[in-house]
Amino acid sequence: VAKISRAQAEANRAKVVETAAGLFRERGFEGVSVGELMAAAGFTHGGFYNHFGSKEALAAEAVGAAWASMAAERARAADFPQLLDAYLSRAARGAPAKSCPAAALAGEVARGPEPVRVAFADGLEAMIAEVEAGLGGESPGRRERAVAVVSAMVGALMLSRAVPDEAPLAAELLQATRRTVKSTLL
Amino acid sequence: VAKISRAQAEANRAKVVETAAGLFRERGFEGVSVGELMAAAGFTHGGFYNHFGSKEALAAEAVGAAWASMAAERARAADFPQLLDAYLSRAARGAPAKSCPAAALAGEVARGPEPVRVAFADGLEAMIAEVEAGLGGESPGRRERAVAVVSAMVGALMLSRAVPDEAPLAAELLQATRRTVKSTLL
DNA sequence: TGTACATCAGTGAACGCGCGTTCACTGATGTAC
DNA sequence: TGTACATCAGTGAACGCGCGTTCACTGATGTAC
Repeated sequence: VAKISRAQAEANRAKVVETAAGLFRERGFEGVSVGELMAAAGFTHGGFYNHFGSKEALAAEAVGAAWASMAAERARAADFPQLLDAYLSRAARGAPAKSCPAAALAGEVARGPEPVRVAFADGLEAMIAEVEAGLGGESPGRRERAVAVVSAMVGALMLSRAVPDEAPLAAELLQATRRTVKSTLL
Repeated sequence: VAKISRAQAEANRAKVVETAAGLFRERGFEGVSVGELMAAAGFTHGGFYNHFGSKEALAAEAVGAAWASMAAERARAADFPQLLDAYLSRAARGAPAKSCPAAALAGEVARGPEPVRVAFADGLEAMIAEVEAGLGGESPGRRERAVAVVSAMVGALMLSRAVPDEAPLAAELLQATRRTVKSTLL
């Protein structure tokens, strides 16, 4: 209940962005209120506007942060097949807050304001570039295959989450996409 | 402002479901209020609960209706490559209200109630079955490829919409996925 | 076939609630001298 | 180095608003006789 050091304020701001990056992926932008978010980050809601101009402005930053944490996660995979297995795993399906922003937020981003879409596109471009680098084969057409592979990865994870947990299709979407990409697009 | 014939009431109810099938795909479930929906269908909001138990209950029906209209659209294509071109077209990207429910709603469905997820999964199964039938090749592995192809189709359309309209990536996602599916998965 | 009455689809005002945002206030931090 | 004052991150009450849902009311439809 007092002024805080500049370093602390900066850290608090970052904490809110990080918290939002997780919560938004888990429940969507509209599924998380400003009050709920600030409470999850350890603050009261009033201070929100000291750091961000609006909830929308935070959303754009949070999308960037979500992509950054996902890029760090990707760096942990030894090669592309291993990345693919982790991306399309049952664990990833059940932990949206810690996995791909595209699979969690693409639908809402499509109807969102421009800054959010720009932040989203930047992260997606980076993911495509990394997948392309991990793909084998000759240079001509490699970018094209990488774009299609990313589409399949994002689509499969998203659809798997939309289907009831116990539906065979939930697991099949992940496995069929993993196997098909490995056997025909590597 | 009076009682209406049973046939008329039935038609009015269907009109609301059809209107919802379009509006929900365009703006998402949360982006359309009950009042707005009823007005778009030509009624006042109060009558909504004569037909539906809740907004959620309507959502499940609307998802079914959206899949049904999309199945009718699919039937118009002569073969699978033609269907693929129509599905991943610029026109489809710009007309979510008239195109694939999966690409428009998967994200929200993933966080939605069970009946909505079940209706979603039913329509998705039908789409996969149709794509499998349209795919060439031997029976072993054909289902698997169909599941991966549907994932890529839905993912590409969704991602294309999430990216800014003028970004090259918006068109590239559609084209790269069209071409890659045709050249390696048919 | 005609009459009397119950039904119920549609209307529009009203409800309680949670949302994003604003604001007066606080007191330790950061700065000027 | 010490003192006086301005700054501003965080607090919590309050705002206006739109939401999903409820309800008393209406009058033509459908039914019983």
